[in-house]
Amino acid sequence: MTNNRDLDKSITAKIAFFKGAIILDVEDDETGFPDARLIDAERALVDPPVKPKRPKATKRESSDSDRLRDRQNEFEIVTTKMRKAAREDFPKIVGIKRVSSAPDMAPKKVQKVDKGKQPASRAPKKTTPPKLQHSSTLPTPPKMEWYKEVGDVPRALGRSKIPKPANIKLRPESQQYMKNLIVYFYQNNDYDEGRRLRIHKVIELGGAWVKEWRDDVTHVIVDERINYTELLKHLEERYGVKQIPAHIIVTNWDWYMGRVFDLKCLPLEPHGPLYRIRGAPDPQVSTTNLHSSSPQLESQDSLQLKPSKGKAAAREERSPSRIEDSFRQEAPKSRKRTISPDRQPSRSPRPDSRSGLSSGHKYSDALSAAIGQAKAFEHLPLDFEEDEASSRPSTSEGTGTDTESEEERPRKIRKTSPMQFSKFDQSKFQCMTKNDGTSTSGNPNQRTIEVLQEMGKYYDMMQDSWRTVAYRKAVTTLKKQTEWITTKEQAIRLPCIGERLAAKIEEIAMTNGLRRLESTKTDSLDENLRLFLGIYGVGLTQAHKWIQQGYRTLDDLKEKAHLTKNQNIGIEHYDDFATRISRIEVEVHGQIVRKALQKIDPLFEVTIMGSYRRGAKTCGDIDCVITIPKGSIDYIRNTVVDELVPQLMKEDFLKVGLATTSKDNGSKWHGASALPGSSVWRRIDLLLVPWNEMGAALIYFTGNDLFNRSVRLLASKKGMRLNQRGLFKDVMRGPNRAKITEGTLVESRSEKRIFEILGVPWRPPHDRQI
DNA sequence: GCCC
DNA sequence: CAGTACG
DNA sequence: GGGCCGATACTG
Repeated sequence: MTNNRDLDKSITAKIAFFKGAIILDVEDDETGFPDARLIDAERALVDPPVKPKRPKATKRESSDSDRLRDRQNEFEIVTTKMRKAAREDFPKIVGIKRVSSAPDMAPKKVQKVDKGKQPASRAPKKTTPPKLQHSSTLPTPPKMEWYKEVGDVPRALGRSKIPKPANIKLRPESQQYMKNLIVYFYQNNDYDEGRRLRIHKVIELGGAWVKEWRDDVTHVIVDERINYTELLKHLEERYGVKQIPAHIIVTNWDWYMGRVFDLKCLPLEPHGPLYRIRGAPDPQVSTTNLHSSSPQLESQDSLQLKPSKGKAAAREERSPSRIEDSFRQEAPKSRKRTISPDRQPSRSPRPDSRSGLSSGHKYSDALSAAIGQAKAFEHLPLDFEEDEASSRPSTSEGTGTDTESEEERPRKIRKTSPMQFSKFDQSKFQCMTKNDGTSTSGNPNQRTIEVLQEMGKYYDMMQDSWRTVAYRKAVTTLKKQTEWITTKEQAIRLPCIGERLAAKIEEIAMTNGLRRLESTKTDSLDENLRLFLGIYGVGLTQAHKWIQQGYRTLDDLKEKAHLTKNQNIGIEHYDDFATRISRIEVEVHGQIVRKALQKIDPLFEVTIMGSYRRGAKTCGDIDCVITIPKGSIDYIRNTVVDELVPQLMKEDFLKVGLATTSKDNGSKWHGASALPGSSVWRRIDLLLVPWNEMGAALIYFTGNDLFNRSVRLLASKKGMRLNQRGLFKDVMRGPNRAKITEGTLVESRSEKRIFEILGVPWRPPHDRQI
């Protein structure tokens, strides 16, 4: 790198400068740590960290346990996506949506969510004991059906993606064999269609279904594959129920309900062995008349009393590959757009400035040098691939190629090719336009952007990734506007802004706020989530487990929770890692790595990437790409692992490794570093890159994430694929773009050429902030 | 959330 | 394998 | 209605 020497010379000066306690003009252009607006560079070297504000760990009252549990329900879905919903006193399902799984995969298996311990639920018993409830005393039709009043309303049958709560027509009273029974299923969600049907049946027959355990449950109906032990484990973990009261009938669907339908009444001996689930204790050993059918009972699950009905459900449960749904709260539909000043518009006078677009950005020396380096790769000939790309498709597209015809695969699998460019509008990809992200200050939509960003953060916290992305995209769009967007009609014309966001934008413009956001702010549970999610090595699954177990503070975790090594570090240096890093300090870290590496082999090159390369004024971490001309990846890896890291550890610059590269084919090293004399640990990532993959690596490690995703999606639409190692073409894909063949490498050395081949205009890193 |  | 992390 | 990045890489 050409800038090595320059930086080298200036490093002492910089450290000196550093110690001069400069206050940088920090702008939180990288979302995430809005609090770290001030970075006192000096403390990075000497002082203990100023604690950044972080979500306060609030003590929760027991009265919140219900809400907690509700949240847990909604969050226990197949993927790691979890959502929040609010449940009212009586069930009112506002909206249900299926959460898609990981994009590229076949449907994932249902994952069991470990519920952890939870206090017994105190579901309000708003009903009198069922026996006293005579539905005949409810002659008035407008009165809510009993099952809705007492229990929960399952979603309607059918595969509708936007499910509605069922409105179940009860059987005539004469056929309500399950009248006034309160049934708890296990598994107890209505995502599974087979189970949902059963729930509906129960309700048709006059029963009620409850989603959560209650003391007044009369029946527990268990899936075929579940045994008694599992049921007990579930009840104890989730509700603290250690023992199922004897009066509660625990049974399996097929035999018990089969008998109900047969007898047209409830079985007289509900605890009989016929209905007992696997592993269940005999409640009355002495009195039970064990028919001679016991041998069968041991393997009840192989018996299908009603195979026709049970089939679908059983299949689904055995190979639970489909994705479950989650409840979520929908934004209020009837948004009253009263211009009433429920929020004082005094907050910030509407910015009238039209300036909007940013002025040209000046690069720092390092950055321009890095760009220069990238440009150094760009002089490569542009000849071969272009022609090939345009001529190739005609051969591979028309008639099936050899490989294709040999496959017995359905025709859906096809080789996509650049021929199909016209099938989509490339200009709609966000990577096609400049996004410098700097036009916020003078943007007339400033306030709107702020609010939407907050909402995006909120959804991020809820791990609603798609909605998060949607909000970020919308913000990006707004940032590019020079006009103040005040109406739905205005907003909806913009890309990535649909009806719902348009309505929100209008509301924000009118009221200077958004009620929905306000409501989320008060939810202090979010603060706990945010706190835990801020720990390195903790994601939503773990965070929720902990919250659900009652942990609220980092100290709680330290004392009680089982922590992985990384999580321990993440907690110990929570504040360190949450503090943003000035560009200057980033440079110094990079320079230390560079110097150490070049001491080993002067040909090594270290480039600082990430938000630093995008010109951010502060960075969340330090991203270094390490490469070397004429050096294999093995050489790089061995040098880094065997020499660089030990050396820097010895010097006490590197503090710890968090995710260290695997020996045979690894490429990244994550850890922590601290400047000499500083106690503040910084997250530092080293990416080990073979020389000829630098272009792809540059794109990847420069980001930002949305930019990368946009480019990668575009590549895949063009029959190519892009990852940190290169751009490949002739990728064969199956349904859902699932990759079938690797494809052949098109380009990996030159960042610019990758863009060219994709038809994406090259832009400097600081314009890649989607 | 948006988009096809 | 799921969870987490990286841009 | 189904997709939304990477057959990413590392941990346990």
